[in-house]
Amino acid sequence: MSEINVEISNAEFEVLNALWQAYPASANDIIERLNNEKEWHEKTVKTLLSRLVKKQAISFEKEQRRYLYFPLLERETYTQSESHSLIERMFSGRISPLIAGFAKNKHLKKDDIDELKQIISSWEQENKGAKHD
Amino acid sequence: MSEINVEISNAEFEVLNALWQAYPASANDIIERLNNEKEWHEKTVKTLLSRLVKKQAISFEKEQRRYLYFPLLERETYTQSESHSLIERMFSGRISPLIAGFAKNKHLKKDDIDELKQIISSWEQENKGAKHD
DNA sequence: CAATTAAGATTACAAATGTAATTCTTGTTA
DNA sequence: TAACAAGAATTACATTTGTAATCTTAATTG
Repeated sequence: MSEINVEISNAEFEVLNALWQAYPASANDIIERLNNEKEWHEKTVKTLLSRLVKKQAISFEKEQRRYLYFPLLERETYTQSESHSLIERMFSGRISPLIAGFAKNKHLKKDDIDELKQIISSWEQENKGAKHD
Repeated sequence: MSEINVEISNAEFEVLNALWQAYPASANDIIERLNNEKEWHEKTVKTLLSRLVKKQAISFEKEQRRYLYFPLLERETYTQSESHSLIERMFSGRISPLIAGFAKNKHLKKDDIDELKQIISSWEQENKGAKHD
């Protein structure tokens, strides 16, 4: 639905990520969640929330004096779009070079391999006998 | 060797990417390569080259009046680092959600699947009998 | 040799970003 | 009710980024 055109900056992403954890959430909720990771001033977080609202990545509804924020941009939509674009730019759209790099750098663990196998199985199920694409 | 600390911006990356295609290369070489893709003014490209030099992502040696640029930052080093960091941020370090997203969005083709299988085989060869990590 | 080019160096300038501080408002408390 | 406190809104300000234009210098040409 809501096609996000604008860029989400790194700092904004951290805030959005904290909101995705659970929402609706007040500014203070977000600030608390981020305090475990970052050392951001509360004013900073509020600025970032405002910018995310302006970019239409999130919205809010008033609950008394405070706002309860919620994402307009879904996490999966965003992460898929970002990873697709990175793979396009870095690897001309192929995923295997990325995975191969992970393998080479020892970032692939047994669990990852198992999950990959699972994905492959599912893909083969859905594409059984098809020779398209 | 050369640990790159600074961020490479999007526009800078395009230039670096063009340089990776073949180097050493003069500013004009890069400008020509980019003209097929982007519609950048030559001054813009030169600015980006300068910034990449300042960031120590590339360097050059003089050949008469002109410079011949070459990367200090290797493509693979950079792409692996970028993809690792994206996966860390977006998927808490796991690769399978990324691949699953690709599968769901029909971005996985037969060739990709074959390559993934190949990677898995190699991994299993190298990790035969080992129960570490 | 003087004028013109063509490289790179320096400067420009608005928008985005990181990181807050200050101001405005309104519910709450003495 | 008057002062305060806690949210949000507005303003701030240096740095980075996108996108060039101008300046300087050295090679080339008439």
